[in-house]
Amino acid sequence: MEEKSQEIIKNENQPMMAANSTLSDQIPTSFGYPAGIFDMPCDYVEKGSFDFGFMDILGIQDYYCTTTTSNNYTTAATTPSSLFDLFQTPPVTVIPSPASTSEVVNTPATPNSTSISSSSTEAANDHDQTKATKVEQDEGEEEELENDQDKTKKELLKPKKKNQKRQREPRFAFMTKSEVDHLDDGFRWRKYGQKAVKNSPFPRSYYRCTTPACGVKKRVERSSDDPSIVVTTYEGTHTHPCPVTPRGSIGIMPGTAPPFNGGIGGGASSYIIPPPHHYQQQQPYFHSQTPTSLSFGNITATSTTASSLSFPSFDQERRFCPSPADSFLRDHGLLQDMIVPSLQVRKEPKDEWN
DNA sequence: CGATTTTGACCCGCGC
DNA sequence: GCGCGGGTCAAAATCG
Ligand SMILES: [Zn+2]
Repeated sequence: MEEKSQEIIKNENQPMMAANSTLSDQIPTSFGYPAGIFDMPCDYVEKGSFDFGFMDILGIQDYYCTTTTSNNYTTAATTPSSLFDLFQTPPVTVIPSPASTSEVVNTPATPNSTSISSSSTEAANDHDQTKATKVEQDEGEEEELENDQDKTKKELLKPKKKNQKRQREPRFAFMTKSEVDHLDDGFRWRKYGQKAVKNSPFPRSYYRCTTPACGVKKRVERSSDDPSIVVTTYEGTHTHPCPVTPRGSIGIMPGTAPPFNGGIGGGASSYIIPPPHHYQQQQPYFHSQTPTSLSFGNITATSTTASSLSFPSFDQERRFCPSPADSFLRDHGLLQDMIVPSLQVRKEPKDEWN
């Protein structure tokens, strides 16, 4: 199965290779001109509602990253809008769920704040965000095996002690335009489930990092409106460097993290996930589709936004999160896409949050 | 032969 | 209390 998709991609990719190279060149550029990026979103403020709708659909309320990317923490929430523009997708079609929509719409008023808060919503519930974060990572993975007197099934639930609900980990959503779901980000994932999505003909797949002791989860689904858009939501932070280095390439460089760390690190940026390689296809795609947003297309930064939102509690344990760096260095071609600007942006006032 | 995917069953929180 | 929707597990099937 996988082969098939890949093959297909290859076919299309070949012609676009050239384009790819070009893109790399632009990376630096984007870095220098981050301002241009948020410029766009501003224009589309009105459409903001749509994006939110989208978010809602996805069920992602934490960090939302779109291909567009926004450097400004403030704009983070609004950013998504540009994404739609990029795709030129008729936003109207989106938002199947009315009820949620209304709620979402409200969010715009408090753009980034809200989005961020949402992430902590779970924690907020218990008003224990700090603790929560820590727990999730340590205990999250520890599947327990306490009693075995009853049936196996019962134990699976692992009721845990406390009422922490579960899954308080911040999630990051990435929207990518790609034909394949398997975006390789440098980590090994094992699929553990697949479910049909309500308003979408496409199913949602659940993956988990195969590295022992790493409970990072990831879910992938396509947008119902734009089959070409794949939304990947990452949950948790890797506690290890890239397990495998895609052949060649720079591979893992422990020392590399510093630059990123410093830039993003401020809070929690630990979690930066690189985009998939299969991008090749997307990039070219963008070009043809949205000439205007070209810059964006190249950037495809996706993940960057997440970093800006950085969260406090994260750093505590995740300091050793080379993953971001690794990925960055891993492949010039791909990295370029996401790294880009936001890295340096990060948020400053937000820190007070903590 | 081991790792991974497939897939149906099952669990749980939530709204009615 | 029930049904729905989202998420997870685990046994069987596949892949490499
Ligand atoms: Zn991992």
